[in-house]
Amino acid sequence: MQDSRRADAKRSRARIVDVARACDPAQLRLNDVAKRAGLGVGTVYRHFPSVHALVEAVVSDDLVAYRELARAAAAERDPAAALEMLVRRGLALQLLDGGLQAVLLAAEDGNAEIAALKNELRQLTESLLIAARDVGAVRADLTVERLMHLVCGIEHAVRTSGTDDASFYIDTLIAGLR
Amino acid sequence: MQDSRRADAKRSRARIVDVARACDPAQLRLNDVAKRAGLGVGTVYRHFPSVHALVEAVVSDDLVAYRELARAAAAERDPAAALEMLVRRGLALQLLDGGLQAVLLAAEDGNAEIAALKNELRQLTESLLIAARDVGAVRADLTVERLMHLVCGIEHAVRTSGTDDASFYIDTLIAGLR
Amino acid sequence: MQDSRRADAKRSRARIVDVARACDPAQLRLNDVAKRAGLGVGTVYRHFPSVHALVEAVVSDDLVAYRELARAAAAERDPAAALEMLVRRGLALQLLDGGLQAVLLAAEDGNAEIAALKNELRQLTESLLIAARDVGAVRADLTVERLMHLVCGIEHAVRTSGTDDASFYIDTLIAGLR
Amino acid sequence: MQDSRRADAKRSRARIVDVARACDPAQLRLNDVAKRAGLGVGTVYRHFPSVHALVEAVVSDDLVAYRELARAAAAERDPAAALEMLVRRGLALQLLDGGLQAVLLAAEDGNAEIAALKNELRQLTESLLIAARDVGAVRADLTVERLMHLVCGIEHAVRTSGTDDASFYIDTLIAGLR
DNA sequence: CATGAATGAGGATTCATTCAT
DNA sequence: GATGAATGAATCCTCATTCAT
Repeated sequence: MQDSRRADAKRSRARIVDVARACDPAQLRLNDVAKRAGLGVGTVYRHFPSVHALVEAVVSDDLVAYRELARAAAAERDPAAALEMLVRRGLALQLLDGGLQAVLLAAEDGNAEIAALKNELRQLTESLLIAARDVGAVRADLTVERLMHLVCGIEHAVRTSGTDDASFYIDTLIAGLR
Repeated sequence: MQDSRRADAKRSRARIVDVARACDPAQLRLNDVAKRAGLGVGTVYRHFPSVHALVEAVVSDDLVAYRELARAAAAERDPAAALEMLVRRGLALQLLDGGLQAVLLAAEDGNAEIAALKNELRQLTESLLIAARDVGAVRADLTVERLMHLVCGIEHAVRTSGTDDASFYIDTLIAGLR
Repeated sequence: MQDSRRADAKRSRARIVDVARACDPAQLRLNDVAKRAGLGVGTVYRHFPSVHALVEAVVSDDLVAYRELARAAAAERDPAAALEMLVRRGLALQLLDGGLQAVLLAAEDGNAEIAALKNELRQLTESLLIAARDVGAVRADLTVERLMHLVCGIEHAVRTSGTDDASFYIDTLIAGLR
Repeated sequence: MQDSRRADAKRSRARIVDVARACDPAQLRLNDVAKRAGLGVGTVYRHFPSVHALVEAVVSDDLVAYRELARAAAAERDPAAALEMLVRRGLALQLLDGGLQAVLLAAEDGNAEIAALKNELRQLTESLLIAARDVGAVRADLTVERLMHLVCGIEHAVRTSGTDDASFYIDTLIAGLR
């Protein structure tokens, strides 16, 4: 009984997230999402009390992918190469998913899973970073936070450039990190 | 008569720009500016048909300063050092004036003077860039546009970092350019 | 089976009332009560079809106490003193229980027990009032309804005063009744 | 030029206030008022930033009348009779104008004229009260604030009684004040 | 040129109530 | 009986823009 209800709710939730994923995360309107999803506003608010909560949900899968990236990087032998790989692929991910940056930069997370993902991502990156630093592959004053902001800054550069120049910007970033 | 009219208009314009400069450029409300300036909304609209036009006016002085920076750099002997100087000081300027980035990145300019300033800035930077490239001081694939977007990206990094870390980010950028 | 169902229902009901008692009766939200009680909204609606019905339940105990007060007063020798006592303690009760006034003033009652309580309270007070009037202790034009509205009015005065002045207002009322 | 504009605005303002006056002050909706007045919501918000501001405007004339009442009372010879007159007529005014109580009880006033009116009313009443107290016509512990809350309480009694019993309640109040 | 009143779409949010399971 | 997801009308409020004077 509850199950079918729950199933319905799950479907609604999924529908909302799907609709939201198709929108520009920078201008998500919960009312708009509701209309497009063919649902009542209240339903959307029940599932996601704020725009940020919805963005977190939209971004969730890609954040998992990000974490997987970090795990894979952590398993590599060469920390320098691994870190570079993580930065390159992570940035590529952020470019594909326009909502990631907002979630990554958010000081507070609405969802515990998101918080956990961000935390693990941070931890893994930090370990990698320290290892790379110890090998002298990377600037001594580079921290995880700084790296994150740099990646977001480069994402911003690529986006505002409008061109397909991503690799140039990434290369420049990688070069700057050493 | 006309003179007094013109004088009035000039004073209004100046007042509007002054008030707007004191606001966060990201959330300029023409209505709000009008109220704070003690003027009618219509007056503001007459002088500045859009928010962007007002931002251009607000930013104008700093854009001149930017151009002066570029001129000074162009007069230097060592193109590599001059370019670095331009990037460092330019970025510092952008950090001080939150409206500059929007004007620099705008595809179209409302005001001809702004367009001219941007153009001269671009030309000067390009010459410098070519010279630096010829000396091998800078990546061969670096273009003025790319440089501009990189600087804006780093500005974004500094702003989102919230900290007073500007020099770290700038150093990283400079390092990446080579 | 039925017994356990009934027991469950009873427990739910009690839980709802307990939660509601802890809320400001002026802004009871059935949804909110349900959430705080850890129950479904439907369950709350089953037990209490309207906010007023819930307020009646919340207030029920204090209405019994009110009736006890009236019974005790009716048992007194001196009708004048008894009436004063009833008014004083009744008002004190109303000040403690912010939901009482709405129930007392309601033209229609959702619950039969509430109706019975209100009726008995009214009867007892009326007898007392007539006795006090016969003794000349009270204005000749004072009726039970008028007395009730006066007490509610004084409650309103105390509440809006914000201060701890209750006794002043009650004294003034008592004085006015003679 | 401005004058006709101003005249229009004045007419709009008057229209809004007129419409609002015809509504139950307890449930004024600015949107609703706008619709009924045939005006845009923004226009209403321009004139009255909040419901309370609108209520103040609606009530304004009657607050002036209240002040006149107080002035007239202050000019009387017999302070006791004058105070009684003020209470009786003031209460009658409050019963006619359902918005007065909210304005009288408001801790803060949006409009300076309203504040001035309330202040003068308070001062005049206080002088009268002191004089009446000196003559022994009134309880020694009666203050202006207490009197105001009492009058509002009695207004509440009359309103909830639903009947045309006003004079009974007022008489009771007057009696209680001595 | 200046004015500022008016507009009204747009967006956020809440909550009483229903109903399928 | 219990559940809680869904609904959507209702409310609040903002702001870019127009236009008559």
